[in-house]
Amino acid sequence: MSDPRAAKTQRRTRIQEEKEVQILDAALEVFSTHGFRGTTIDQIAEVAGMSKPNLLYYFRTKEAIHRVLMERVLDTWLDPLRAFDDNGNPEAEIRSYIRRKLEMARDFPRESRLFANEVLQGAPYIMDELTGPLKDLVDEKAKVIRAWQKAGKIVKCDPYHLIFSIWATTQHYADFDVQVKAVLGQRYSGEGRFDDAARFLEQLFMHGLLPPKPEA
Amino acid sequence: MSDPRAAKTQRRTRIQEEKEVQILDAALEVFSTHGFRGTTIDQIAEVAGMSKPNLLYYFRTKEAIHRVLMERVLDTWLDPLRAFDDNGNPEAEIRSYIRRKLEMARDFPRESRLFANEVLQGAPYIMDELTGPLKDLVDEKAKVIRAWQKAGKIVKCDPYHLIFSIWATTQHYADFDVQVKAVLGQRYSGEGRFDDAARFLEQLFMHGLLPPKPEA
DNA sequence: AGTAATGTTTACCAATCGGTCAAATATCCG
DNA sequence: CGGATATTTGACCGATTGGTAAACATTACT
Repeated sequence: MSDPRAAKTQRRTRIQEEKEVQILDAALEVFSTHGFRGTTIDQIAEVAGMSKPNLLYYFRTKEAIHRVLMERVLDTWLDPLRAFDDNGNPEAEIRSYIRRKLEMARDFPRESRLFANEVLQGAPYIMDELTGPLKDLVDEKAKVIRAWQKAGKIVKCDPYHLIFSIWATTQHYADFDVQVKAVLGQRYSGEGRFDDAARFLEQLFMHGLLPPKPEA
Repeated sequence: MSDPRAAKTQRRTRIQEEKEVQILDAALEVFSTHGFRGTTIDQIAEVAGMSKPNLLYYFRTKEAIHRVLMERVLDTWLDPLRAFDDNGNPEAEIRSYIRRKLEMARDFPRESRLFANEVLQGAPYIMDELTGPLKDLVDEKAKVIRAWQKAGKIVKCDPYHLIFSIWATTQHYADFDVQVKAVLGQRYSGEGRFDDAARFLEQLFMHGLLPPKPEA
């Protein structure tokens, strides 16, 4: 049994650990910008700094690499939503959820784009995860939000669209980064824009754009 | 000169009109879900209901089809922003901008996904349009927003991020449609969700989530 | 009708794709 | 060291890719 791909109870070698990390990192880079079908094994191999057959020694197929990446992304991508605490203060919870999602867009833009690519293409590989675990989690959090609304802590509005809008605004900074960069031009300064974005989004979600009425 | 692809001052045939429409429509369908590199000419030809060489009689290369589509998308995609009127009432202008963008997401989801795919992949074909015309237009509208803010019509906030957030929230319903569908499940009823989305977004952008203070 | 231009198809090409294989090489361990 | 195991490579395969050439069919126009 000299094939790591057929590993059963077999122990994994140091080299296996390293190479698999290299491959997955390279694959994340390429998949996230070209999508599954637009990515070639040769591309991944080149970025990973190894030959194609060598890469295929660690992952039998292109699908196998993609599958591992998608599983990891899905697993970690929902962490911020899971951390959404119904015992906390609604305002603080929403603020920190926005901040956490924004941090993920900043720290893991490739993962975000991989996910975006997958969903854009009709989510062929993760549809079950969306209609299953994801939906269940969102349903649960929607109930929390509704409870907050009934208690008058936040205004009444559709909790699902609220969650969508947080996803959309935060992931935008990862998925549409080159557009953000192009439009901001000079203003796109290093990491400062994430603070700007965080400040703006928190204000938007808390108070909206209209100035507070002088009370009628 | 029997080649429509080399047409100079030549008039276009009825058949040319029809076939080009068919091809572009089919190509929009395929490109928008698989991206440029993930799309094959055969796929487009099949959806368009013709043979590959026949398709290539009208468009010399895959790039040529893609180029035409991108030009059209770019041209129409900014219409809502261009319609953003600095003479109008700020609140009404922002409301109708949101509504228009949401209508585009509803009526032209494929165009939205084509654009999203392009930007996700680093905007290789439209970078110049982003740093040029798009940036200029956004700069102009940002000034309008700043003027509104100085006049106290809307609260002070970064106008660029405001525009980004409108783009993100509205296009989300086209680009991430399958996710929206998966999460909403039963609630995803025909076209009604766009009304829900419009209602939510207008409320969010106008007033935010926190209930109005009883005035301190 | 006849003919020139336009449109379509069949057969094909070189390049690239995902993936295999056996031989060569490097590493681990007693 | 030596041998077993793990890793790497080059040469290769059939399928698919984007695109072409030329024969064939159809349309448009006088």
